[in-house]
Amino acid sequence: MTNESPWELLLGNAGVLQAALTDAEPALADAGLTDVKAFFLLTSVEQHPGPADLARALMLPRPTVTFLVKRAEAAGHLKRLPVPGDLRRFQLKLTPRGRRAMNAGRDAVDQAFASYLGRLSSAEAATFRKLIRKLAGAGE
Amino acid sequence: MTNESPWELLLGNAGVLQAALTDAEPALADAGLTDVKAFFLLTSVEQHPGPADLARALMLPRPTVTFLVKRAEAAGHLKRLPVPGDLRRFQLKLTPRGRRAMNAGRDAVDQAFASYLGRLSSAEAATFRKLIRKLAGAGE
DNA sequence: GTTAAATAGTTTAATATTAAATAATACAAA
DNA sequence: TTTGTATTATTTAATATTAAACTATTTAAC
Repeated sequence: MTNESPWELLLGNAGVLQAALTDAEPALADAGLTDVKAFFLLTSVEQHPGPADLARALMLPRPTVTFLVKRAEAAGHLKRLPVPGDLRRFQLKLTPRGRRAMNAGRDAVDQAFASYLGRLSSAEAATFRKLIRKLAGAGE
Repeated sequence: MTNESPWELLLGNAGVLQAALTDAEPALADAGLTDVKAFFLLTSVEQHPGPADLARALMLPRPTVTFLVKRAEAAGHLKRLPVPGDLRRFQLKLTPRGRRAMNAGRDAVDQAFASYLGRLSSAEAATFRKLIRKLAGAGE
């Protein structure tokens, strides 16, 4: 019974995610997404319109989000709308093209990660889901 | 029963790891480690001496490893030794100072991640360990 | 042995990321 | 009001990352 310490567990877990995302990258490129970050940006825009929101949700510095948003806008994936009551802010909205890219990206990441999840029985996979939800919850 | 798709699961999982590593960062800095990557570099050196090895193990491009190794060397955490049979390669070895930094870093990351793992019962945590091992294994 | 292919590590040049500083607006308190 | 503080988003400048090209050495094929 190998009793891994937390840092080893973390490293192993990060490795799996990294591997899956690396596998997904070609298909993401085909979908017109430069990057995994570009994909996650699109998936988060509806729940978190506005760069500051996004920065918090994705745990990225705000200037990085400015940069990513600019690129997504240039790619025609997002457009900026003014926010009525507040001149500082604006609201990001997926374009139809952006939505298509997001859907294709979703398929790419789903497929890549599913191939790792496939190493688990479906009961184990359900347990994994539950545990991740528990780990992620409560903190927020 | 929320049936999360793989990409959502992946995003949630990545969020937990990211949050833990962010929490660990101040203590890593106190340990003289600039970075999480600097820490993982040290932890991997014994199993994977040599930049090319490390690059594969850590899933990083080789030039990035060159950069990280240079910095670790400048910090006095590593030294380079020649490899007898092969003039192209060299072997990286932890200095005593590097080992101390690694140990302190281990404590930092262990403590940070343990605080998230603490949201699970000890039976659940054991299951999580098992599942990660299964996800990470077989691929290599 | 000589040539071709593979591997290790680095350098260079381009790109991405981020800390720090800035500008503009909102909000709260006196 | 006006003063101070907080928030949003950006710019700038510094740093980190990486793809592409390169050098040196080893290994395999012939």
